[in-house]
Amino acid sequence: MTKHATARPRSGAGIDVGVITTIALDLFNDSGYDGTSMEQIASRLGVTKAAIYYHVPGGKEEILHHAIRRVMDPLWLSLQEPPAVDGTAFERLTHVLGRQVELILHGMPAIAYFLHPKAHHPLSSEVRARRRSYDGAVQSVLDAAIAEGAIRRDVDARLMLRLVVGMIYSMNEWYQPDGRLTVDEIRDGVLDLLLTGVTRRSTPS
Amino acid sequence: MTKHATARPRSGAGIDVGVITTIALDLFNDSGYDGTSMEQIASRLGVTKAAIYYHVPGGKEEILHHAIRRVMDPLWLSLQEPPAVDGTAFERLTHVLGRQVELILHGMPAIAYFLHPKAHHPLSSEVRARRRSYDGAVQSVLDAAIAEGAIRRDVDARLMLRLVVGMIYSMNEWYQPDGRLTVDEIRDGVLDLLLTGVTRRSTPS
DNA sequence: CTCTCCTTACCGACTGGTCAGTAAAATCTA
DNA sequence: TAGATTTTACTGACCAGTCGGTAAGGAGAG
Repeated sequence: MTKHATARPRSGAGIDVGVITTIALDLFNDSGYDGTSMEQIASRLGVTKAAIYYHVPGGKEEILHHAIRRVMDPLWLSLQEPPAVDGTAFERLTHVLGRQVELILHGMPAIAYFLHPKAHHPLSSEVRARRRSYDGAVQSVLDAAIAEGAIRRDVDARLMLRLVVGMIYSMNEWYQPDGRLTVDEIRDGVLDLLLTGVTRRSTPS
Repeated sequence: MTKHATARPRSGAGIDVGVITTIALDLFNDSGYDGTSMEQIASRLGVTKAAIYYHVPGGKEEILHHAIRRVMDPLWLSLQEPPAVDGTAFERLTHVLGRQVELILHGMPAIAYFLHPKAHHPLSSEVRARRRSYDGAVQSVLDAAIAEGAIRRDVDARLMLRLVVGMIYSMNEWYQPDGRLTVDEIRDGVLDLLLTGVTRRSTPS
């Protein structure tokens, strides 16, 4: 009567790996990978821990693998969108950074955990590698924008990139979907701040 | 001769709580609070796990408490330094942010872990409370600088603060003391970038 | 009868923490 | 100064609890 007498009826369906990934991602984001137990994931799915191993033989690490792909792939795809490959380097840069803000804000609440390059969980090398090559792509756009003359030369380019993406990723620490500001407002504010700084422009509008 | 055959000689000595804190801070920063075991801490100290409980009866949580104080106190103290209370709001702001950069860079490699407001370890409410009031103090300086006319009004002040401190805190993810750039260079770069943005100034030098 | 999908029941490893016991140093005593 | 006693600082064994993971078997569908 308790709903899990012995086995489950229902037809061919079964637990979808995508659903497992979604739930795991949510829990990872709240409590971290190590802080999330397979039992918690199973509990949210409404099944027993062992049932997960039927669909995900690789266990927790395989779930992490799925979660990483889920999180990182859209970031990669954003690099191939037309505005990310056409136009001036400056235009491409603003597009890529803007998409980065959007992707982090809505859509996936779980980016933060994986992008923290410290900590040595399993697969962390994969995460690091993926992020490194993504950051490398963004760096080359930034470099092009500097060569183009749109971006200042007097601050180290690598430092600049790290600070810029650091600011963007840090939004994960406070953003809540039901907050005061909309995603668009935040994105515009971030880009504006990054481009022109916090000081009041000497030329009045 | 291994120095810890059975018991330790010399009185007064013993394991210093400060040393325990330093080691724990380092491990916490690498693997997180939950990811660090008492045995790891003990191992680095060259003693048994139980020995730690002699000096720190409160166990792991008490060590965390010490670590939090170690990390947060200098940040607090920086708010009381003369340049943080005298001068224009803009000057105070740049001083406070510059000190923040310095404190995060050299001195303590372990700030990052505690400043991540997610995750629910014990004492996390204390961490959050401390950070909230520190951030609140910085926010009021920023607000004053806006009222003063030195900082732009067209970007939400709370968003601005979060982005600014987010950028600064994010340095923990990549900074290494033996890197290419010196602390001073980084601090100047960060402040410059925050104040005037990444775009090239229209007025050439 | 078989195949899919799940549950029950369990294992070994590891966690934070406790406890009795002990060598050496400090202090007290004569 | 020599001996007795107490304190300091620690060890090794151990506990209850939790973890990821596995083996075996049962219920329902075709």
